Amino acid sequence: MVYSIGQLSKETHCKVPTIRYYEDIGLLEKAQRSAGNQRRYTSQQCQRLHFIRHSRALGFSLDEIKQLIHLQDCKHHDAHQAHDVAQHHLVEVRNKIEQLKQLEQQLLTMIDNCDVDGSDDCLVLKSLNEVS
Amino acid sequence: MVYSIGQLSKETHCKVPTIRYYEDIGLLEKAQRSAGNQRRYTSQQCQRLHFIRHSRALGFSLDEIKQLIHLQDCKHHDAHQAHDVAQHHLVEVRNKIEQLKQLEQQLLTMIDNCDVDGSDDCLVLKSLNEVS
DNA sequence: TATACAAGCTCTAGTAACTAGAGGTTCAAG
DNA sequence: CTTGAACCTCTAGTTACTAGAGCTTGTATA
Repeated sequence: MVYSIGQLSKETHCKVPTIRYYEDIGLLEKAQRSAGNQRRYTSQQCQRLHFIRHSRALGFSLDEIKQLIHLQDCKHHDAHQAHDVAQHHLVEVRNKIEQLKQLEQQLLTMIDNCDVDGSDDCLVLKSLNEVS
Repeated sequence: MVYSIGQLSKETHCKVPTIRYYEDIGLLEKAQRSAGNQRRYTSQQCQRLHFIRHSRALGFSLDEIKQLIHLQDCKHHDAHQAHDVAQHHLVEVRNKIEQLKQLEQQLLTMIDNCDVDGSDDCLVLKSLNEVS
């Protein structure tokens, strides 16, 4: 099976310019070209792009994905290095959730105070003006 | 009270280049200058920068902050437009939390499966290769 | 008052992860 | 053989800053 960039795009739900971008930054290896200089992809490359998109969807950075790809390609590594990358990412996700929950609380307090007040002035601006 | 950019920076915990950047994009009005062309700030401008930093800490985008500032400066607006901006932002924060929680679950499943397996192969890479 | 040096100035470019557009070429169907 | 969708490269824009080069100003101390 050989794919044009458009076919690969449909197959992986990854936009055409994004595929070219991944090639530019060396995340996807350079594609073979047709006689007329158009990119042609193999099933392996399609599989790799699936891997990348799936990882992105899980919030891994392109840098982390580069590491993961390296772990796939290179046999000389501890079995669970990929595990560690994922663990580390999980910690970051959890931190982010905590931060956002605090934010949610602060916003809620701000908005609720204003609702309760009942005056014609909006207290949201006022509370944003207070130094925290 | 008149501040140099460095004093303002300390007062607001906002880095010097960031202050200049805010001026460039029109978020802070252009500062007065000393005879030697250095920026001089008033207490009002200091207050405004506090407002901006507080809003940023709550996750408002610079664009949203521009709106909020406009609401402060312009008398002709409904009392609760700022309220609406905050409400909208709250909804976004909550959506983001939901997304991250789902992510957390998926990562956890991936990592746990690998732990349980007990084999020498890391299943993290395997599961990232599966099309979702 | 001379001097040293911290702090200020402008301008350019880099970060992450793409996206959009211009202007031109190739492929495939009819 | 023609048409038009899909492809090509290259540049620049997005968000919110940050870093660095190369130069100037302000201020504390001798």
